[in-house]
Amino acid sequence: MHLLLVDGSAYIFRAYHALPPLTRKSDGLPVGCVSGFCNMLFKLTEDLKGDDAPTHMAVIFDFSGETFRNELYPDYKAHRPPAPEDLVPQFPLTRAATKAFGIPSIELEGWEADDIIATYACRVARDGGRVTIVSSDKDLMQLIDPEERVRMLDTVPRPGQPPMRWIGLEEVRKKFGVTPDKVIDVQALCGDSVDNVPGVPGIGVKTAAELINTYGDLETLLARAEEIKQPARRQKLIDNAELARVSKQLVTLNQDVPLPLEVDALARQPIPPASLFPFLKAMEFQTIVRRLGGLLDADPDAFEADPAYAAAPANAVGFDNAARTEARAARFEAQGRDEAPAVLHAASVHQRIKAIPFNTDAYTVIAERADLEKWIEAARTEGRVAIDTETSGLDNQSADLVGLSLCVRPGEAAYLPLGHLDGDSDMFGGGLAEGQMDMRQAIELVQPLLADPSILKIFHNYKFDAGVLMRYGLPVNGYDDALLLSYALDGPQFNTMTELSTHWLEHAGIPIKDLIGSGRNQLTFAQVPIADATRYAAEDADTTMRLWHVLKARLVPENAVTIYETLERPLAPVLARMEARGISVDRQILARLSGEFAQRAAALEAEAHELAGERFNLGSPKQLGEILFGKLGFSGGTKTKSGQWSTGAGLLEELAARESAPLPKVIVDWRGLTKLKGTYTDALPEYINARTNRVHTSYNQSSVLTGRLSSNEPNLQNIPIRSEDGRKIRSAFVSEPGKLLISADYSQIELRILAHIADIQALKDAFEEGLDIHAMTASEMFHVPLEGMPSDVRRRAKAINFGIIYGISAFGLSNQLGIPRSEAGDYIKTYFERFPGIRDYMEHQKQAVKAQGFVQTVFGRRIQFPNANSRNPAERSFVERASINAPIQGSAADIIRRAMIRMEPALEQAGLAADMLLQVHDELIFEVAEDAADTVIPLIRQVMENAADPAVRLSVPLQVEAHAARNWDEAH
DNA sequence: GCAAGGACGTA
DNA sequence: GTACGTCCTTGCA
Repeated sequence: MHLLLVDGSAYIFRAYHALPPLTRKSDGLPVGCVSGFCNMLFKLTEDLKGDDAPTHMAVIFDFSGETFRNELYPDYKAHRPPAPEDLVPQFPLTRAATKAFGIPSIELEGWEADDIIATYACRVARDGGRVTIVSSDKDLMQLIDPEERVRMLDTVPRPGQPPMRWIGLEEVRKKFGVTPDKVIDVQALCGDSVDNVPGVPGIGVKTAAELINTYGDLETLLARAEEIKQPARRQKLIDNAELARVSKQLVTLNQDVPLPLEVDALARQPIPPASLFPFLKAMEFQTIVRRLGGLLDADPDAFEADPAYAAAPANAVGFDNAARTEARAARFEAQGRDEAPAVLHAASVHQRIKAIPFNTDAYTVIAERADLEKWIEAARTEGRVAIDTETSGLDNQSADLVGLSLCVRPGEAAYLPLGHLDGDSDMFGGGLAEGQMDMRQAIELVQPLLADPSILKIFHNYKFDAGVLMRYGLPVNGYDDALLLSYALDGPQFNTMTELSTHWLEHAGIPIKDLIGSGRNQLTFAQVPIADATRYAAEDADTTMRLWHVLKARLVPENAVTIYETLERPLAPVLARMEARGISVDRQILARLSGEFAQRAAALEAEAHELAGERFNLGSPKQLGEILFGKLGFSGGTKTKSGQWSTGAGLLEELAARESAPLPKVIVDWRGLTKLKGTYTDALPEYINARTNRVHTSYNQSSVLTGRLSSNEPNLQNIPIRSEDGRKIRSAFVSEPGKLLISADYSQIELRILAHIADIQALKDAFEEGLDIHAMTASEMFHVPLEGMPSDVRRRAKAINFGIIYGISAFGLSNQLGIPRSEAGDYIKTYFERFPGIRDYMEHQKQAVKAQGFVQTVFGRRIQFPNANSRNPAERSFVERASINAPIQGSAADIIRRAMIRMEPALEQAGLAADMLLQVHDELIFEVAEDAADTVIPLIRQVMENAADPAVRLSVPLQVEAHAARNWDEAH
């Protein structure tokens, strides 16, 4: 008998560091170790031939949790950092791989893999068999026997070394300086810092080996310790005899573990293709599939990927991700399967975290250097820390840092106050409150922690905190963002910490209003007493940490890894930098325009009062409706759902044309001017930052259903362009002297994406040939030649094209074109006859959203519609239209995100300098040195036009228009 | 002081 | 017909 025992857990850990990281192509699931593990298993079967071929085989894993050694010595393995995040999901997958190879996978609660291995090895050797242990763990070396019936084999590949290495008597002697039977005595003396086995302080391997070789074994040595000549060494041994004895117990492997499977049950089986290939295919290990296909003389093509492990099925069933998680977990449990470990893991993490009570009294204040050092050390030990910054305001480009809270484990959090003011502070400005560290000293201490990419910093809205920290000389490397995790998983349905905490932790948290009040007499956080601030701030860090646990665990089972890791997380620092740069706005231009608009609006207002025969508030739709449809008696008015007269611009335009009355047009013009004045020319200068003299918008990365960004305070994504007055406002956005603005925008990106997704050959050809797409549509629909096409025909086709993207309805199209509903219906019918593929696409999305509650972008972003099956027909129709639009708008949003993420590295690699300042959905604005514009533009275009590659090969070309000028209007 | 509704700026 | 954010008025607390 020859038994081959693979130390599975040790292999995974060593392979993690030795092998390059590898992820599953379609969803980014980390699988490097799984791949290495499969390679190792199949190489063993190949390489161990003839005399070395095993007759029996098993893979042994550690059972997570405590063992008898922790009772013996509570600190055993206490310094082990948690497994890296991308390793965790691979644990269950290696067990599954073992089973797929038809090999018994063994683990046992309360026992380490080493003990199980020792027990099997001991039994087989006792009965005269041979044992090969696949491991290089020094703790197993004690099992090697003088006749080498028990040997070890190291298989973790290392560069420049043979792929396999036998470990026998000679290797043990090199490592420990003794024979295998004395290894535990040596280890008892020298200890092991990795496993936290104490040993005798001050005695290393060399000394230990020397002592054991002199005295024979540990007990003899301890008994005769008095004889040792060196006084220091003698005293250490006498003082630490007990510690040495405990250490020996810790390192001694138990050879009497209750084995779950008898040795006979480990007899080798042929590799079963029916379990192996579905697993390998689900992992997307093409190379291994090919090689094993040849080796096993089986046809891999005959097997499908195992759905239990496969990446995001495009049409999985469920109405929201959380419900889907639970449903899947329940289904697997009911079937008695353990094949969905990641799902079960997520559910159990949620339960575990939710069960930890909140205790705001347990939070501590960091008032001194030593306290802060202690917390930083804890963060380093833990490998991660949740951080929340407290500031004097909500604008992270101007607010002051007031404090930092840290959480290293759920429930364990502290607050570092830095800028709190004392109680007497008034407008003359008192001093800093007592009991706070010096800001500069604190920053110096925290800086290495934040900059160290190996310590994970967890934020809730990284972009806000990183923006503040950056201004204090604290760059952040290595971060996660609970808010973005939530967005990648659930879209914008939870968008504040309170919402997330209430939903996932069933805990609302302290409302900020309780501390600073609201309205006129609102305080800043700097005025909050430190004790109150501690409860609030530390709770936020604690909540962030808890949410991170819950949400991060869902990423793999809910197939959101790729969206989070390739689109959300990398974009956040890009946006942070764009926000920090801001854009220059010309105050004078805006001031001049404000004056001009005010005059013209006043004139229109006077005219309106004249025409109405009375003074009224033109800004009040209510008063206006009563004048138009009451006093003046215009007909054709419609009511809004609250019973008021509708006075929208479309309706007023129509009224002006039909009644040839001047008032409605005056109102429309007045509204246009006051809108421009109020929202732009008056408001924008207020946003110019005193420190930078520029306007800094704030992008919301997690608020839009389709994956777009939104912009606020101020919104720089709705700067006017359509009217002449509007463009004057746009021209106030300028470059610095000596620089230029570049505007680069995708041409017709949504129609191109529609052509790709719906696979419409005629549209694809038109884009390929660079035709005018609206004219082409008109020509196809109305049989009008392209040459000399009337502009009105093209306008109608354009409206239809846009209508298609928005989920067309006859009602909407008739409104847009001002034609009867029936005529609009005919247009749509004609369109579908000409492009039946579009109708198929629309039907498919409608069916998909009803069946599964979401639709997807081409990159796999899911857009949820919880009320897709509403009883309300209007609501249902709305969801249908939105589900048609969402994959188109969302795919375009994903593409420009990819372009933004790649832009800065691409510029740097090309040795070009250009600052990306703004994003407006299909447009990027840069600021560049005047003489660099011509060289930068081609690179910008190249990055944008290829942004979908290689994840998605679009079947239509993307086209980007880019221009440089001194202001935004001329650059566009 | 705050929320809802209406209107309108953008893609 | 899709997706947003902001300003203003109105009505209620």
